[in-house]
Order: sequence, then C-alpha cells, then structure tokens
Amino acid sequence: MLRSARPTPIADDGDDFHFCSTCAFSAACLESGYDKSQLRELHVLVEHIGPFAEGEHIFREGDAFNAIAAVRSGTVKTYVNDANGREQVQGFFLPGEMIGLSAISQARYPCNAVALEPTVLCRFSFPSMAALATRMPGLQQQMFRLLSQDIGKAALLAGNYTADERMAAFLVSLSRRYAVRGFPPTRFTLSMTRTDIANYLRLAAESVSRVFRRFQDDGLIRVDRREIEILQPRALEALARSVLRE
Amino acid sequence: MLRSARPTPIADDGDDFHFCSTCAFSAACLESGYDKSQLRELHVLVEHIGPFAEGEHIFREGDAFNAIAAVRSGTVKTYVNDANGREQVQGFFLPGEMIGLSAISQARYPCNAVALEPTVLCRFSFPSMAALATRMPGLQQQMFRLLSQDIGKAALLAGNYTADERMAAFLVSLSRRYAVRGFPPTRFTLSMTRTDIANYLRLAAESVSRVFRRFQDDGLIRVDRREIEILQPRALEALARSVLRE
DNA sequence: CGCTAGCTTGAAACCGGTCAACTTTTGTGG
DNA sequence: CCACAAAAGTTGACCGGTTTCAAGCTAGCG
Repeated sequence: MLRSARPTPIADDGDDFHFCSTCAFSAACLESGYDKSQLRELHVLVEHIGPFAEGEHIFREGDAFNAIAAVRSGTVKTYVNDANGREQVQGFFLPGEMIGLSAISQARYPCNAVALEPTVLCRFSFPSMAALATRMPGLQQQMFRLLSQDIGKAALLAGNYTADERMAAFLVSLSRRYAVRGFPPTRFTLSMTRTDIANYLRLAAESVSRVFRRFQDDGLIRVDRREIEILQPRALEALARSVLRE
Repeated sequence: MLRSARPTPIADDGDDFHFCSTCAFSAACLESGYDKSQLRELHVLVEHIGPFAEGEHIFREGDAFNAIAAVRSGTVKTYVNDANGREQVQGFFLPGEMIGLSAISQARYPCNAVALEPTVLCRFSFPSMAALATRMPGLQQQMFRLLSQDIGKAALLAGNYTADERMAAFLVSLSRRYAVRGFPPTRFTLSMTRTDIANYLRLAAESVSRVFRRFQDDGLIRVDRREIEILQPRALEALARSVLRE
C-alpha cells in the first residue's frame, strides 16, 4: 500500500477550495465544466501524504495496489531488481507526474518506488476514482489518457541507441519537464546519482561519467556535481531526436 | 482510421448470439454476470473487419484514432520508422491480443500496423466503448486492466540483455502465447522475417541468424526456415528468465 | 529457368562493459 | 570542528559481444 508517512488530508476550505495544482486530474476536470459538487466529490478522494525522506520507500514490489499518486513536490524513482540483483530503474517522476499506473492490471505494484529527496504526494484511491469515473465521463477519459500515455513512454528507451543519444534524450526530457513546472529549462539540479542515471539508461556508471565529460568538453553542457547547465540546447536536441522521435 | 478492407459486421443471430471468442472483453464481461441486454449492447459495438492481406496496413502513424481492435486470426506487426529511416518493431500481435491501445492519449495512432499474413480483426469503436463503460463498471475495469498491462509489457525489452537472452525470451513468449490459443507450444511457424525479429529485438539481422544457429547447434531448438521446434523448453526458459522477470 | 528477397556465414572494427586504481564528496562521531 | 570512513564519482586500460561490411547461398515466384 501507499505508506502514509504522515497522512495530511487537505482541509475542505469552504466554497473556494482549490485542487492541488500538481494533480493531473484537476485541470482536465475543471476544463470539462463540472459543477462544484462533483469537483468536491473528486476532491475528497485526494489526500496529501508525506513528506517522505530521501531513501524512504513509497511502495514496494508486490505490495497490494490500492492507490495511484501524483508527485506534489520532490522526485520519485521506480525500479525493479533484475535476475543478477542489479537495479533496473524504470523511471524518474517529477512534480505533477503520476506513479503506480502499471499496478492496476495486477492489483499489485510491479516495482519499487523510492523518494530521491524529501517528497510529498497526492494519493488517489483507485477504486473510488474508478467508481466516480462512471459518473464523470471527463474523469474516465482522463484516466484512459494517462494510462495510454505511459504505454508510449516505456517504448522510448527500448530502442538501441548510443550512449550519447540516450544521455542527450535524458537531459532534454528533464529540461522540458522542468520547464513545464516553471523551472528554468537550461539549469537544474539532478536529484539522482550517476548510478541511478546509468541504471535508467542501461549504461555502466562509468559510461555516464564519460559522456558527461565528453558533452562538457564539446561545450554542450556544463556539469558540476549534480548541477547541470545546458549550453547548447539545439545541439542536444539534435542528438536526442532519434530517441525522442520528433 | 482502421481501414475496413471488407467490413463485415457480425449479424445479430437472435437470442443465442455469441461473442467472438478472441475478444479480450467477452470473457471479462461474461464473468461479471451482466444480463443479456447489456451484453447485446457491447455486442453491437463490435464489427469484424478484414481479411487484410499480407503486407496490407491496418492503420498508419498519424491516422486519426477511433477504434481499438483485437486480432481474430492472423498476425499483426506494429512499428515506427526511426530517424535513420530504419524500422523499429514495437510488437507482434497474435489472435486474441489488442492493438491500438497506445493511441488513446493522442487521439492518433503513434505507430503503423501491418498484417504479416491474412488477418481478420474485431474492431471496437473506442468512444462507444467508453460511453458504455460508464454503465458497465466491469467493462471499465477491464479496459483499465488492458491499458495497464501494456505499460508493463513495453518495459520487457528495455533492459540491456544479451542477444541470447532476447531471443530466448522471444521464443518463450511466442510459445506461451500460442499455447494459450490452443496451439502446440513447442512447434510453431514464425509469421515474421528474420529482419522483423531483429528490428523487434534490437539486434542486427545477422545476429538473429547466428543465435538461431547456435541455439540449434546446442540442441535447444530446431529451425527450418520459419518452422520452429523447441527441443529443450526448460533450458530456453532459463535463458529467458532474466528478461521475463520470473 | 533466372531474378529477387530473404537468409547465412566469415572477417574486421567498434562501442560500451568490466576491472582496477584513484579522487572527491558526504556523513558521522569524537 | 576535525578526523575518519563510506559512498559517489572519475579516469585509464583492456576485453568481448554485436554490428558492420562483404560475399555467397537458398527458396519462391514470375
């Protein structure tokens, strides 16, 4: 289950309550023009849980599935351990992004989720959401869309790309996702280790190090520890193009 | 759109109509104990289309999305062309399997689908299905499950596995899926070329050839053109284990 | 037939992994 | 605040699996 480190259901603040701005559902539902009573119904299904400390698990592989969640602040990494005991990182989730969607079919989480920094989540009880969705077609629609999106995402890194292409795609993707959140797209801090990046991109940690160096030597980026500055976004995007399919 | 090579809506044959046995929805809905009138509602959303000839496209990347489909007979390959113009095969679909699920979020098909042999499909209008799902929670549930399943599948080949592991996983997967359909699991015919397999497994066609030979020399399988016989299922499964995560 | 697409085989090059040594950073307790 | 240990990151040398390139083979079909 989604471990409630410190459950803090949001208070209903009268008529002018507002959705948690990070939640993927809020925008969609507001757009659909639902009346307030319906919005309130959705609203009460949401609870904010956390903060989770760095390294703290949100759920583990095999845990019974009962809720999906949106990252409200912080970063989450999902991973599984492969046959050799090595970690396979499946994804990094920034504020506004949903975790747990792949658990629906099995009724169990198929992977582990861990906070990479202090993290707060919005938790949605899935059964309740599904029930509500039968009465709110817009919500059902949005849920279908979210699920379908993730199918496409997973295919991204499945191709056989070079280390450079993978890394470029990784940086461009992060940059864009930060931009959506209102953060500067050319300057951000990595919340994951080099090893995490390597396990995500299916490279050796040493390769990640080498590519970072080469990118810096070529003037594409500036790297200082976890601090990244993208100096030539265009060039990086060109490298990433084949992976991101544009 | 799903091109109707020769639309053949199934006739409503009175009280004892039956679902197309390959459709993923029928079993779920029957289990859920819906009454006949509701089943009939679902029934009329289904139409059989085809046959599509070998090489004929079912939909193309960018086509407007309006329906998902289940393979009724035959085999379908989905693919995209990457930046270098090379084909990236995303999946092979056997009878009973659903295609088009990843199109929901974009309202456009994100890939091409082509028949590898004479193929007949069950077509489901997605908007109609979604509308019906609001009145049939079991159907909604099933749709969520199908979507969620596909998220997990895509991650399968994302790891960095050896050519042997990939090929073993591919053969084991095919074997099991044929078995479910009632075909002998140790003896089947590949409906795709070596190049297709290579593009799916992210290997060079030459590597596919070499692995087949090695597997045969080691007594794991017998290969004759497209005919495959699995001689040592256990050994093959052992090889595939790391990919299939068991 | 003979053409073509699909397939196989061999040799060489290369990318990224592994191993090993080292440096830097982080965190902890005295 | 410093000392020390552990974790994270970097760098170089070497190795091996896959790809690439090139050539030839085979089956299927006009």
